[in-house]
Amino acid sequence: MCALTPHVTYKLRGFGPMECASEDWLSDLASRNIRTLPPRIDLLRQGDGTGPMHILLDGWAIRYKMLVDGRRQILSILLPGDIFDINGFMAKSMDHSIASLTGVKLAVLDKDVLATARSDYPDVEKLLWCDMHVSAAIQREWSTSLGQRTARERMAQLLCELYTRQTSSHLCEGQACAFHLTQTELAETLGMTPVYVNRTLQDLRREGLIQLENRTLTIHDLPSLEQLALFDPGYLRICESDGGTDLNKERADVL
Amino acid sequence: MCALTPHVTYKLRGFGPMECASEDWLSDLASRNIRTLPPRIDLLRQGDGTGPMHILLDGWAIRYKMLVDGRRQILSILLPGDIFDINGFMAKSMDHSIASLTGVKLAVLDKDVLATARSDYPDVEKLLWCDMHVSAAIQREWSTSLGQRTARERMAQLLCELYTRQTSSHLCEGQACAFHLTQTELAETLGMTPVYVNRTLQDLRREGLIQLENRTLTIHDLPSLEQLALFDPGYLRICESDGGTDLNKERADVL
DNA sequence: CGAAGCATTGACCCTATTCAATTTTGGTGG
DNA sequence: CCACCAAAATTGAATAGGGTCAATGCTTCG
Repeated sequence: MCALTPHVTYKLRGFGPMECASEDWLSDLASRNIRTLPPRIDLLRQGDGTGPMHILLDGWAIRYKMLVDGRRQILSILLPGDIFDINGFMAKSMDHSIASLTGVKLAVLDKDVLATARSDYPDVEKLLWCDMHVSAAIQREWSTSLGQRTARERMAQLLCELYTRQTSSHLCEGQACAFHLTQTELAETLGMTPVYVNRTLQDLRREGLIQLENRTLTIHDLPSLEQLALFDPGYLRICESDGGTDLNKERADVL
Repeated sequence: MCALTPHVTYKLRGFGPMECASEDWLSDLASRNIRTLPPRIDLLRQGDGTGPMHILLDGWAIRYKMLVDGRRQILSILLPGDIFDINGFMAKSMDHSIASLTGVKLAVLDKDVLATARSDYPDVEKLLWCDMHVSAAIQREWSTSLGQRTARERMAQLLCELYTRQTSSHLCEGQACAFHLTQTELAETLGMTPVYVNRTLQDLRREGLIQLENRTLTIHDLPSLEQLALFDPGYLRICESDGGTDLNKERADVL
């Protein structure tokens, strides 16, 4: 019945209105096949065939990819309410893996959810699309981070993003939110070494910007952190009515 | 009528069979609104509202994102046959820009192509999905590159990818293919400085692996280059019958 | 033919890595 | 409840990969 926890609903509603009937339908679907899994195991694996759509109801997970020599890049952080593998079955195999960080509660949905949503619950179809677009935008922002930002900036950007995303899902309490990455995992996310992650975090702490302990992140000075990160939350909002920042020069007005 | 150039068709067919009727339909649609545009202008801009679907019929383009202070990251290289903004109108605004590198020929398609394809030309719908999945996989591979590979490895990986993608579309002649990025653009793609791009390229040339001049890339020793790049082309083939490399340890067999 | 953009080179420097050791934390069993 | 162990965090010192700055040569194209 009530498979969708409140923050999952908050997250989805962030993309637009959802009818009660739609929410009930989705909630019912999600409740039919729920998996509870322990921390730090692979949920889906690089090379496997693709599968159904998943909703992460509770806990944190990651998407990652490994090079043949064992180096690992974390590609996304999946938070409660995040959806993955929408329409994944259209591909034949996974190019990456998904793993739990904490214990997780996972709804495994039928592969025809999208088709049913399309015909019967258009508001749900739209929410699924939005989630997919935002995920892609986050991926692009991370690429930009890895390519252009310094280590300090990347760290600040990631903290801003995770805080902002959790705020949108009503997962924060004041300036504090959960934070379930170890320093080694932070390193694999930010393309740096664990040692340097440690030093960077200490700098940010020493400067009074953040606190990070007991799997809790507290942001003491969000404006300064955002400025340091060159953080423009526009990419998290491309599916809301208002867009990002405009920073352009010339234009093909032909189009 | 024959708006789809042969290599565009080759590329799409790479994802699976396409009926003649479907190809005719798509070709006809594409021919209705074709834009020919000069090199190095923005086609779509960060902050703009979203628009219709596009097929790049001819020429090279890039997807890029800028930080507020002007640093630029190139996120994708769009080659002839590449499709972008499938379903883009579901989002409200662009978080990135698209620009031409060479002169380009661009088909601008109606936003309901996907819907029509779904009902009348399912094989086309599948091809569109496949293109989207492969684009996402490429994006993930690039993130992995930026985070984990050294400068040399990143360079080698990019060259392997562009050569392989062009080969799939029958755009190569033997060991040679087109290459329309300046060293500065390579730098913006690989997250390094133009100076170091130059030095890295010279190393690869000196070692007899490649040649790069007159907008032409020649790969003299593909196996060595692939090995240096840790290149596993699986991510380009997730929509074909055969998957990537398996490199796993333990598994949540619960699922 | 001139100018602007692109490629190339050298010298110096700094950000982030490497390696290695130590401390702290968290979880487990006795 | 404490002892123990493994994983995570922290610290220091040395170093390398890649960045910065600045100058020069080479193309391309109007």
